[in-house]
Amino acid sequence: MAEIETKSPSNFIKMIIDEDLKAGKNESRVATRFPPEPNGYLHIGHAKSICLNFGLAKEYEGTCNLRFDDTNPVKEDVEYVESIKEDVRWLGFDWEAREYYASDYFEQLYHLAIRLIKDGKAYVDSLSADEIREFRGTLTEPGKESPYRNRSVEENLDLFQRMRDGEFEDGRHVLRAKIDMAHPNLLLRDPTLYRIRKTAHHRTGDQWCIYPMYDYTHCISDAIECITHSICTLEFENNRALYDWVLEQLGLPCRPRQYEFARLNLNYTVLSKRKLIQLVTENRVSGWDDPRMPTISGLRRRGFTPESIRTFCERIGVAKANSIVDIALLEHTIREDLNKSAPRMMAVLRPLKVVIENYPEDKVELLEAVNNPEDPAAGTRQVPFSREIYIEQEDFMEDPPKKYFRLAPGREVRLRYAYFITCKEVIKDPANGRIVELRCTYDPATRGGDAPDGRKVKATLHWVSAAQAVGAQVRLYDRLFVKPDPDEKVEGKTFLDFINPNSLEVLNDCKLEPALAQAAPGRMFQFERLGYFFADPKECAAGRLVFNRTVTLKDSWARIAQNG
RNA sequence: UGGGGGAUCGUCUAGCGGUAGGACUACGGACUCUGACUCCGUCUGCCGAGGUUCGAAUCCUCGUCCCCCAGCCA
Repeated sequence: MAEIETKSPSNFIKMIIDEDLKAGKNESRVATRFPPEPNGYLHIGHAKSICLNFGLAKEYEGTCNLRFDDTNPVKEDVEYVESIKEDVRWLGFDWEAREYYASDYFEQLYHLAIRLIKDGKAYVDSLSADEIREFRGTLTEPGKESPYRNRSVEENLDLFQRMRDGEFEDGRHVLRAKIDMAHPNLLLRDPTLYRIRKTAHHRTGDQWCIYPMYDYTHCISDAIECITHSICTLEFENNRALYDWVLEQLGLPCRPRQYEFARLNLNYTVLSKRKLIQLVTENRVSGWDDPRMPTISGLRRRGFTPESIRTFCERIGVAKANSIVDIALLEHTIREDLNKSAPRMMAVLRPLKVVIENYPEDKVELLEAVNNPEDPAAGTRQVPFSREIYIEQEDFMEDPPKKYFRLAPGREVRLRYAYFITCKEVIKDPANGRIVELRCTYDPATRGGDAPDGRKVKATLHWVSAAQAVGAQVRLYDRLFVKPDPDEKVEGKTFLDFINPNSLEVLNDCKLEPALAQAAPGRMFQFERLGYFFADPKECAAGRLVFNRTVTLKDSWARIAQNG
């Protein structure tokens, strides 16, 4: 794998780090962390955070920990931690031995909570969830203090111990920080620190029945790991006050700081865990790794490379303004990467038979084709040519518009690496009038693709020799939603109503040049003039070829045809 | 009507008192045995109004609009 670029554009976080370093903070260390909750699969938005956190560590010669924020057993699962590790690794990042879990800190967290209780900074509340909500007040009105707020330290200690011991049912009590029920920041109105959950945890089993909340856990985990810059997304800006409050009460040796950046939004897709889960559980897609999904596993299955995703994350930048990135940029970075590396092949997706009348019946000749014009080292290969070939249906028009310069009756075009051919006759199915075959002639003098007399031809078509062609299934993927913003508010509709009905088209009668018969699962190819295609890692096999279209080539003819 | 944040080309994003730059997109053109790639070129931008200054995207004032917060989710 190529070395990951260490130089990337500046951003406000780097400026903060530069200042910290100049001021000699944190013993000149830079320590970040990527802290996913294992309750879903990672998506392209997480890739932004991963590239940011690991990228910063690399650039400043620091460290980036992988830490699972696993404080809510009812939503989390090992399946997710495994997929997350696989995805981070696949993206090209290495957390070495620094694989941590918030659940590893449960004991420390518990003892720190006892300290808060002893300091009079936390108390056990016995209000119900509904009552707590009522007591919290509103955005404009202060809250009211719980009648349990002034329990004695001894009573709090006793109750908290019994909470841990499993004496109470879920919801019976919670541990709360004692801050200020009138605070304008609602998060500081005595936030919940611990709740009772008699649920087995995917790592700690039934060892615990009380679990710490995010705000309490995250900052302490950062401090335990001596993180210097704790980077999260904008919606946590309000939480920073609580992050700081907890750390200030505890006075731990390390004092991390939280900074927030804008999460990634992409048009024509959704990036919320809830919606992604819904797409999977309602079978709107085939799974988390459906090639239409914006998940890392989906992108991987689609044929995106780690390099292209990293480049994308670098190009979008890091800032504090909410924004929606055009998916065209993602498509650009994958084309850019694959153009350099993908071997070119010829494949006919929607075959139209062409018989070359003046070509000998059983002659088969091998023509030399360039494997990758962008990479001379990729060499050449031999492609068989014969009397009967297939071309793309859309490469022929009986009555072409002015700007169309592919094959048409009486017109001459070039078959790539082969000969010039001229269309002499169109054969139709008498039953329905559909074109079923073309009768053409070739010019033997144009072998290899050039005319000795110097005459030019407007178009070059890809083709496959019929007798040697190998069959394949090709899946044409397109954007999952028809609206740039699937969440746009429309009366009586949800994002599910905007799923693109044509986001997947399966073609079962594709004809590929014989070299593709050996295509190994997981390999990328450019099918000339069509796009980049990925031999499906799970389903492609020697006897049954299956390709996923990653992205089309840019197609200026499509634009002309559409705009008239 | 509380608090916390944010506004720069169509879209992302630089800029840190001294010529508003880059990328993507779009549109022209050159090249071409991929209507690809590449290369040239063009279009469009500082949320608004005042103020400070020789000079303001940047500093000040007042507005406007957008986002986040009332989980025992993260």
